[in-house]
This record gives sequence, C-alpha cells and structure tokens, in this order.
Amino acid sequence: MDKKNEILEVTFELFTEKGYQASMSDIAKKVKLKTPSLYSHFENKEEIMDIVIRREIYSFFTELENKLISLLDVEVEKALREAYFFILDYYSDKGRIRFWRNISLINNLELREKSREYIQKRELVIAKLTKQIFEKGTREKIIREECSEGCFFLYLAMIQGVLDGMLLYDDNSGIDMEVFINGVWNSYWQGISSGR
Amino acid sequence: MDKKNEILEVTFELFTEKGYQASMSDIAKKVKLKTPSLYSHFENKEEIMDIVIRREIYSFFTELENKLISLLDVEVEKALREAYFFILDYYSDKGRIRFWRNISLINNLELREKSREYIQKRELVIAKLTKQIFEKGTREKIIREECSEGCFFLYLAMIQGVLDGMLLYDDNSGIDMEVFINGVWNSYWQGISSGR
DNA sequence: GTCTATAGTTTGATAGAC
DNA sequence: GTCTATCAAACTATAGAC
Repeated sequence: MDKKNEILEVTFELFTEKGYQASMSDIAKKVKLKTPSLYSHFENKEEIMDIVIRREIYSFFTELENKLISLLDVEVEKALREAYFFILDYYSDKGRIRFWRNISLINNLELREKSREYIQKRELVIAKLTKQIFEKGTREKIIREECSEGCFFLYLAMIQGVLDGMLLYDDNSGIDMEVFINGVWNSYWQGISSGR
Repeated sequence: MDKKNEILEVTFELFTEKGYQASMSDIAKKVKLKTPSLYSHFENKEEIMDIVIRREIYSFFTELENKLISLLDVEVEKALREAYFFILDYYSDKGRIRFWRNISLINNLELREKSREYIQKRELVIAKLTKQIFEKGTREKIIREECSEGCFFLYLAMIQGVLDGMLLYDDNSGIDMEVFINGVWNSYWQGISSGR
C-alpha cells in the first residue's frame, strides 16, 4: 500500500481512539515518518481528517442504502429484522461506534459542521427507504394499524439505544450483549406486529 | 457566590462545550482571573474537572433515584411513563446531553476510567429499581407475560435512543421533537401492555 | 488571593538540505 | 519524499512579588 493510504488508515484508528485531538505527531509515529513528511502528502491536518471522516460516512451509508434497497421486496418482519442486525453488525466493532461519536465532538467548528451536514443528507435517504418498509407492512396489515409513525420512530430510537448499550457495557458489566440485542428485537416486533 | 464555586460553574459550561480539552486559560478568562490564580483554589486541571464531573453524575442519579423510589407505589403505566419523561426532561437542556457524551471521551485515561466506574455503579441501582416496576407490572398482568426481560431492555434502549435523537435533530431538521417523543412512548406502551 | 514572569511541553506548520 | 532544524502559538504549571 502506498504511504498516502497508510496515513489515512492509521488516522482512522487514531480518530477512533482520540478523536480530532489525535495529533500530527501521533499519526507520524504510527506510520514511521517524521511529522513534516506528512505535509508532502496532505495540505494540513484538517484535510487528512476530512478525507478519513468522509470516507467512513460514505462507506457506511452506501452499504446500508444497498442493503435497504435489497430489502424492499422482502417480507416485512424479515426486512426490518435484517436491517436492524445489519446496522448492529456494522458497528459490532466497538471502535466504529467510537469513531462516529467522535465526529460530533470535533473541536474544529468548520469540519464538524461539514460532517454533520453530510451525515444528515444521507440519513434522509435511509429514513425514506425504511419508511417505505413500514408503509408496506401497514398496507399488508402485518404491522398494527394504530402504530403509524410512532413505530417507525421507536425503531430508530431502538437501534440508536442498542448501539449506546454496546458502547457502554463492556465484557465485565454482567450484561450478555447477545441476550440484550435479541431481547430488544423480540419485544419490539411482538409489540408492533398485528399477529398476537 | 465564592470564586471556587464560580470556577466550577464555568467549568461545567466549558466541559459541555469542549470536553476535557477546555483549557485552564478558557476557564480563567470566563471567571475573569489570570490562569495562575486558578491554582490557588485547586491543585490542577484534573481536580477541577473531576469535581465538576462527579457533581453532575451525583446530581442526576440522586434525582433519578428519588424519582424512581417515589414511583414504586404508582400505577405501572404511569410510573414508566413518568420515569421516561423525567429523564428526557432532565436532558431537555441540550447541553446536558453533550456534557455526558464528553465524559466518555475524556483524553485523560485515569479520569475517564474513574468516571465510567462511578456511573456504572450508580446505574446498577437505577436498573434494579426500574426492574422492580416491570416485575410489578408483570405480576399485575398489566404488562404482557411473554414480554419478560426484553421489554425492560427495550425500555432502556428506547430512552437512550430518544436522547440521541434529541441531540441529533435540531430545529431545522423537519422533525418535531414533541411528536417524536410522544410517538415513541405510545408505540412502546401499546406494544408491551396486555390490554389491546 | 491575585498578579507578572517564566519554565517546560506540545501543538500545527514551514524552510531548505538531501 | 523524507529528513533536520526551526517557528510561533498554546498548553499546564510554578516562583515569587504584592
């Protein structure tokens, strides 16, 4: 791999660990260069961070979009369950959750705002696709009729909440993550499905 | 108010905004002192941050514990709804969510670990109290029998997820927070209650 | 308690030799 | 492309006058 990509790769790891505070010398040390050499490959720190962050956002949302599109024809319960586990799977590497958390805490106002806007734009598409699955479920009377928008909102909150749990509870907290994740899904689906 | 408390107060605001990276000179500027004067009141930066963080953790959990204890005798639906809104209310000041987020991203390993342990200890009590309410609901057949632990986990995830939503969606995102919060609760309760 | 002066690091970034 | 040398700025913290 060329040095440029090597730099981007270690910056991903360092951003995950330390956020935007990861220093140029941290990066240099990890790619076995001296700090000034980094400036042969990139304009400045902001450019490196910007590329790393944009890449990760692009990668996640592109994967998720493709997944959701492939789920539009699938039976509703399976579709929602698979989307749920797809997202949790993507973030099952604890580092990835930390990476995304650190985006919202970048102490460079311009870059933070830029990233936030980029995420929001791509989230809109995801929300629309997910909503289509819910609407299909309601039409086919698989999802309870009274459920409406609330079930959709609860779905989003549930996923975010489980991700938080994954970040918070470590191995010695006494909580079995698999039981947690499956328990949450089963309760959710039993709650919103019309068959009971 | 004496200078010592004034320092702690502005540090709270600065930690909310910038996290542990808030500098001694940031603090000094805001209390209208020169940086060295801070050292007349505190040993070092870590001590100031430690006190501020510990205070906030103590304050939140003490309030929540008292609330939950007062809810043990209350009708189950009302108790769970009130606990839900109590937490959302506490964090309705967006800054408070940011404050807690920043705790898990402190770039001082010792202090971060200390804070995490403190939170985990107090969360255990909260989880036990909340579980008591769920068990009461199951005994009284107000909560569906099949629900068991999953409903409890979903409750925790839901709250975390809604807090994330509150932080993420600002005023111009097109999402009405009140509709979101109420929609999530209604869907949740309809899903776990036995009466339908 | 508050200040000036200052030490000692670390930061992001540049100049210029090789 | 990589290095040494170096810069200005910001950082935490201390010494000592008032």
